[in-house]
Amino acid sequence: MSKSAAKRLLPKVPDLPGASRRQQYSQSTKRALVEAALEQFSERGYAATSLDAIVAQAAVTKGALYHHFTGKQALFEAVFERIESEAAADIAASVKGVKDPWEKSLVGLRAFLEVVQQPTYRRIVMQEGPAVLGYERFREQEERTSFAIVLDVVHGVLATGAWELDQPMVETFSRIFFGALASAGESVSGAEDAEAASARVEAAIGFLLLGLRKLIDDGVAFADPVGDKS
Amino acid sequence: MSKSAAKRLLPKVPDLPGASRRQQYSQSTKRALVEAALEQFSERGYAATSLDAIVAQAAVTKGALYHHFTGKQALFEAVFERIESEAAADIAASVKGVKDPWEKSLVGLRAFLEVVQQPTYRRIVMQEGPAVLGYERFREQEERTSFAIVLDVVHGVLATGAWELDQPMVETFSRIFFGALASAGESVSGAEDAEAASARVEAAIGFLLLGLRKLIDDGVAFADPVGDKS
DNA sequence: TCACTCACATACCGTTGGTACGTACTCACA
DNA sequence: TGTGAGTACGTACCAACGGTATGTGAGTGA
Repeated sequence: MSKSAAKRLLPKVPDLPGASRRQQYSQSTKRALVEAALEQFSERGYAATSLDAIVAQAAVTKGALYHHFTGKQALFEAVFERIESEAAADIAASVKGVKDPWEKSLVGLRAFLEVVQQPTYRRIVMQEGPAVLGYERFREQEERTSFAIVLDVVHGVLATGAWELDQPMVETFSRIFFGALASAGESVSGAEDAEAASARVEAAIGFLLLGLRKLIDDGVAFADPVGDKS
Repeated sequence: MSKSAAKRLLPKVPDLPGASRRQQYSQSTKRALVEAALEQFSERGYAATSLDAIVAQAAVTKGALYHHFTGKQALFEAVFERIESEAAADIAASVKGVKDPWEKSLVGLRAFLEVVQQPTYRRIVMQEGPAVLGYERFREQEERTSFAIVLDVVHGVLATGAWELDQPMVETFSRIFFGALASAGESVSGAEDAEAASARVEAAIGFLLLGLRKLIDDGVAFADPVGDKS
């Protein structure tokens, strides 16, 4: 056995023009690790994926992994953040130009149902996410991405009412819709006819939104059990 | 070291009067294993609890564990089923006598919010469940317990409408409400003031149900995008 | 060019889930 | 009341895994 056999295969072309060669190489291996982990985690799941398999696919060793990340969970978190931010960007882009709150909610709903049908998003974010990160960290991540969009949309819808809701009450409504979307999304991606299932979800949530709108348009008051309503 | 030191401490009193002593002892150790696992899993989580810790608390060895269960996951599944069935029984009992579908939904909502505040249920069923069992097996379990109740309640509510919905459409509505309940429940159990959070959730979902009722009472038609409506 | 540092590679460790096998106890049947 | 068989475990062990300590060569700034 020679000193060190066949390592350092040629890295990607420099993608950070302002950085030194060392930094470019470093970023390259880090990206390779995240991509390999993303593939393995989404295929086999977190627990069933070994670090050896990840570093083998990334063509590095565990030394490199532990140089860039503090451990397996941190690597997962990097994967999670990437998937989540991409998905949130997709949804945010779709509702970008829409002005009317009710139409905005429907457009956002469709975009979310699109995202949640991606196997990778489903597995990494919705399935493994809460268990691997712990519910607290999972929620912190979502708070800044997907949930923030839902919060924005729901706030817009509820603001069409004559009465005002305080922040906790808007968040409660958003949590409810967020959970509904998540569960509905899972049922869509798990269905044999995803097209039909997606249409059903859209119709059902649309109907709920219609009911909400009717209450608001008819001037039905919402009784906040906690907040002080002036 | 003597041959076998201090084993076989006196088991529980016979709890299966019709069974033989062997079967009683066997059931006793099996129950001890499930109870120890329940405690450990709900405190430390699935991945962080070792089988050694479980068998130590149950005062048996791994031989006993692998005699009764095929592995760690099967043991978790036993714990899961127990928690789930107890919770479902609680909720089912609360909505038992209620006739009016709308009141039934509100009563069931309160019962579910009660259940979901139990740390054990939250951790075992909602957090670790999907990841450990896999989403498919998780869903199979829920299908027979909690979700079945939601399905029943939602079916009752939707049946007050003039139009009829086919089974997939009712299931879609139920999935949506189930997800909403789950997410809302988590936000309740994670809140610092659980009382206020619970009241908010109840008000919000109650408002959504009120909107649904208004649509139905006003005779607004629901357009099923898939099912053939005669 | 030369010391220094960063980005890894290598070798190793403790713990874990799981297995193979031995053994004490129970129970039907003589 | 023995006695063989089978059950219900206990004991010893293994392979695989996540993680760590340490070595090392290429890249960088002087």
